[in-house]
Amino acid sequence: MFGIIFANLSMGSVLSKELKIYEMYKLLYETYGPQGWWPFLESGYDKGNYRFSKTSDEIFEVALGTILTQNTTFKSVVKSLQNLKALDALNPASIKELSLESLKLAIKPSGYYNQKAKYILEFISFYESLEGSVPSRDELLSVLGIGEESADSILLYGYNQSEFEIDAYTKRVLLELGLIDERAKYKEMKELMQKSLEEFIKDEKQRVIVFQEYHALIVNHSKDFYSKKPYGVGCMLKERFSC
DNA sequence: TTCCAGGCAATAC
DNA sequence: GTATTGCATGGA
Repeated sequence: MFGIIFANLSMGSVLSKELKIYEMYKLLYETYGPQGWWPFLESGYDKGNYRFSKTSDEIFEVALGTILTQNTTFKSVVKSLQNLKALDALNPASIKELSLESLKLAIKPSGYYNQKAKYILEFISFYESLEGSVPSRDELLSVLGIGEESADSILLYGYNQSEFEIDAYTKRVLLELGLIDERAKYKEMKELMQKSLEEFIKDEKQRVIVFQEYHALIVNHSKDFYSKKPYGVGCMLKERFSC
């Protein structure tokens, strides 16, 4: 059985797109291990130990981190989250009590602090209106500052919904491997990832875990191989699975 | 100095 | 609906 798989791996072009995407995940996971992204600060997230019940504040932290992370390095986001934690303001009510200037100062390391402060306050208002219920994707998208990727990030990591998150790195990888063309939109890439993984992973919870890890693994891998042009130089995925 | 980072909204065709 | 631009700090 392994022999067959390895024989196929050495000939990326004979694998279906769907199988490639599944095999890519396995290789990334074997290489880098579990990433365990969220929640980050609170409750000391235990990598590889998946909890499907998050507290309201943990879900909020995911959303907060998601907004802060937009077009910024995660390292900068950690600083901002730590600043907020030092103000004891990692929850909606406490953030609302901060002055606007204090909020901006706390999140300044993450950049775009004027916009993001506004986005955070908009999200808090929305989040409180939910009263604990799970928002739909469209409801999330209606919030200022929440686009497609952020909506999926909040649903996937905050609410453990099976929504795959696509980011700029994912597109670069898929493009470099010939799995999509340049014009591919978010929806098309998302469906490709989801449908491919649905073929091989039938268990819903397992799939959520894989979606969470897969996106994180792509980001982790891409920091090394898809940040500077030309993209994909030395990328093991490209070597094994490229068309 | 220049380039890039775990995007998004507003605006212009 | 597609393309362009502003948003901003911090690190390589």
